[in-house]
Amino acid sequence: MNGLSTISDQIRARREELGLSLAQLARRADTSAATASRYETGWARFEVYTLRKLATALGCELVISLRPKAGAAVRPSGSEVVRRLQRLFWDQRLAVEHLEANPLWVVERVIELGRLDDIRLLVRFLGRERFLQHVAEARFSSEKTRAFWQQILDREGVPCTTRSFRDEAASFWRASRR
Amino acid sequence: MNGLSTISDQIRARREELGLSLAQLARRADTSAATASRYETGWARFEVYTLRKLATALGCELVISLRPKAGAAVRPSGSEVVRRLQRLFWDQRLAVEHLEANPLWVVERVIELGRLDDIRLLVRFLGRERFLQHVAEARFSSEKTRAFWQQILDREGVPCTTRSFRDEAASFWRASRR
DNA sequence: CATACTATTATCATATATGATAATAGCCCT
DNA sequence: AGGGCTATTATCATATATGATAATAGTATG
Repeated sequence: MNGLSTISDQIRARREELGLSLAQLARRADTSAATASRYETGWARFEVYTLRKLATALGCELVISLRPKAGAAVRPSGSEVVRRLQRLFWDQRLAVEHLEANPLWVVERVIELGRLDDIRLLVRFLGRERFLQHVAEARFSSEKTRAFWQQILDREGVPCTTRSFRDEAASFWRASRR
Repeated sequence: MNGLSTISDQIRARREELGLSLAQLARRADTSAATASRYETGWARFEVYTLRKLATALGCELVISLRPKAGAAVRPSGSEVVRRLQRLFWDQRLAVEHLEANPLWVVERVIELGRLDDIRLLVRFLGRERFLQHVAEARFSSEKTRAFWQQILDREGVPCTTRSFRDEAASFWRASRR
């Protein structure tokens, strides 16, 4: 959208586009010309509060968002998965090898006993496709959980048993759909 | 992109996605858990400095930009145009009526004597198309300015006489192209 | 040259964020 | 019930941004 790199450059460009002096901008934004100049010359420690006042005075909305870096490792390490899921495997010591050698066993245990963040972790480790594939093969001890996961498989992002869990789970599946 | 509204929500979502506790995030970001919690629960006065540290710790880039609001009046008022261009019309009192009744006269005067920000102002007032149309009809006193504007008309965003002016003018025409 | 803008930067008092710490409360697990 | 996590919030000392003001310098204009 905007070819200008820093927010300082964007503020200056917009101000000049509107033909405002620093003093005029400062008055509109209810701040000082010194501060406005500091924001345009740019250093590191702005306050979002002031930034938003300046943006509003320039007839703009201030957009702040996180953009995941390409190299950012979203997939957790096997050791982290083991450490966090170990408590679900009281009968046996969980090892990293099990994750690759017997993922169905791990998936069954996690969807049976795990919390939502346990499921999230496993999905990130196995990948969405592999996880759902194992869910399709899994055996369930309770009809309730079976029905829930059946719905997930049939049409992703679907209501489930309890309201709070349903909302959170639904948004999670929507978000992970890519 | 991200359906979550506030930056606070985005930070929390990303942190939970990575399976970090507030204390872990704070350590990675070289800040305190109290601050991390404050940023996630959200109030108004964040510092961009801290925000950026948190974003980096979450493997993200912090994006900050101005988005012009739809209703934002970019077109200046006639009175403002008159006030700012009056100095170019020493021989006569410029009035708002002249802008609509005799725009060619105004355009000629401005492209002959005005600075870049004068031209910007007039373009915003008349609109890009009308402005260029009048430029095409305009008479020039110097061959140099005629050649410059001829180039603008032939292929927009083109080099001109001096380097500094050329760069600024070129980027201006590129930006105003819609 | 004089006047009047402009932007930048310095200084200083004040307002506010931050970090350390602790208290509270909730949740999970044994 | 108890231990160990977690997140939130309060408090307080300190670091930093902000606003007011002024000094400096540049530029346009008369």
